[in-house]
Amino acid sequence: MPLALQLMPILCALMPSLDQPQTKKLSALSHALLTWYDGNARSLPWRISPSDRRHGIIPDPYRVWLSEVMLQQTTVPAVRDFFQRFTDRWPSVHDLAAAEEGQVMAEWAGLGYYARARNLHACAKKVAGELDGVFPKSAAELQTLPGIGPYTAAAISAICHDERVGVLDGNVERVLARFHALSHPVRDLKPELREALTQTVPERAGDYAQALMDLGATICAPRAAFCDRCPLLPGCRAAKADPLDFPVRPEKKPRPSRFGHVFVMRDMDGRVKTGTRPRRGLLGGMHEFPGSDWTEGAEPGPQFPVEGHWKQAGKVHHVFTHFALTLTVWRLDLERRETGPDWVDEERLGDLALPSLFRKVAVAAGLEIR
DNA sequence: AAATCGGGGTG
DNA sequence: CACCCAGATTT
Repeated sequence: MPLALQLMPILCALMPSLDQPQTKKLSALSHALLTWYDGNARSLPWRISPSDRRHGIIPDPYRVWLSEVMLQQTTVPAVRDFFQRFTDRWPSVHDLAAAEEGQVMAEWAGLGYYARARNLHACAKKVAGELDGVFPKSAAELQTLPGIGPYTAAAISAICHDERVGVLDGNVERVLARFHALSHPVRDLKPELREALTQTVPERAGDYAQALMDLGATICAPRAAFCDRCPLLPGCRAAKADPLDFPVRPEKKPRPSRFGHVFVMRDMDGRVKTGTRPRRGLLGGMHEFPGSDWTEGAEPGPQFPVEGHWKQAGKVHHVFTHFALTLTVWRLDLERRETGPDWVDEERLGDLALPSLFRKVAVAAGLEIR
C-alpha cells in the first residue's frame, strides 16, 4: 500500500473537525454577526429588515414560505421576478389554493425543479383547507407539509417566529465548513452540523439565520472570501489557511450523453402540436413538443410522428448542456389542417407550462415565442 | 446512502 | 466548460 494511503487516516484525524470548543467560539461570535447584519443585510422583497423587525413588524409566513420554496437550489436573481408575479397574482395562501394546478405550473415555468410547483400547490391547499390558512409555527410541524424539508421548515419557523433552530442551507454549510475547517464533505455530517448550529442560535433566531446566509452570499462566497470584512474572522479556522479549500466536495459522477428528436409541428392555421409530460420524472407535468425518447450513447432513429402530411422539414441540431442532451429539432409544416385539444395557437405558446428547454426548442424551430 | 430533479450565473 | 446555488423526494 502506498505510503500516502497509509497516512490518510492519520492525516484525517489530525485535521481540525467539528468539535465542541469551535461551536462555543461561534456561539460567542453570534452577537458580532448580528451587529454586522444590522448594517449589511440584503434588501429582499420577502424580507423584513432588521430595523423593522426590531420595531415589531412580523414577516408574512405565506411570503416567507413561497420565497423559501422558490429559493431551493435557485439563486436570488432567478427568483425575484417569479416571486413578484406569484404574489401579484396570488397575494394569499387562499388565493394560491384556489388556483388551478396547471396555472401554477405555467407560472412556475422557467424556474426549474417542477415537483416544487406541485408540492407548493398541494401545501397551499392543505394549509388553506385544513389549517384555516394559518401555517404551523414549529419547524417540526412545518416539515410534515409537502415540499417542506429540514431546511425550509427551520427557515420559516426561525424567520417568522424566532424559533431557535439551526437553519442550514448551502450558504451556511459553506460558512460552517470554513469556520470549522471541516475535512469531510458536509453531506456526511449534516445532522451533526445542524445540531451544533442550533446550539449557537441566539434570541434573534430569524435574523441570525439570515445573517449567516447573507454572510455566505456576500463575504464568505463560493469563489471568494473577503475575510477582512468578516465578523466571524476571530474564530475561523479556514481563514488561517486558504478558505477556498473548503467545503470539501464529494466526487460527482459525469452524466452520460443523451440524444433525441423533437418535432415542432405547425398546421396551416398557425397551430402547434403540444403534449403533457407524465407527472413524475424529468420536467414532470409540464408541456412539451412530441418527440422520441432521449437515449444514452447514440442517436435514435427519426421516428416521425406523421406520415406524408408534412411538406417541409427544417432540421436543427441543438445542444442543451444542462441535461448533457443533444436534440435534433425538426420543424414540420403540415399541408392538412389539424384539430384537437393539443393543438395550440403559436401566439399562445407563451401561456403554456413550457419549461425553458422547450422554449429553446421552439426558438430553434423558428417559432415566435414570448 | 445515492440518484434524481432545471436553470441561470460566474470565473 | 465546470462549478455552484435559501434542498426535497424517491429509490
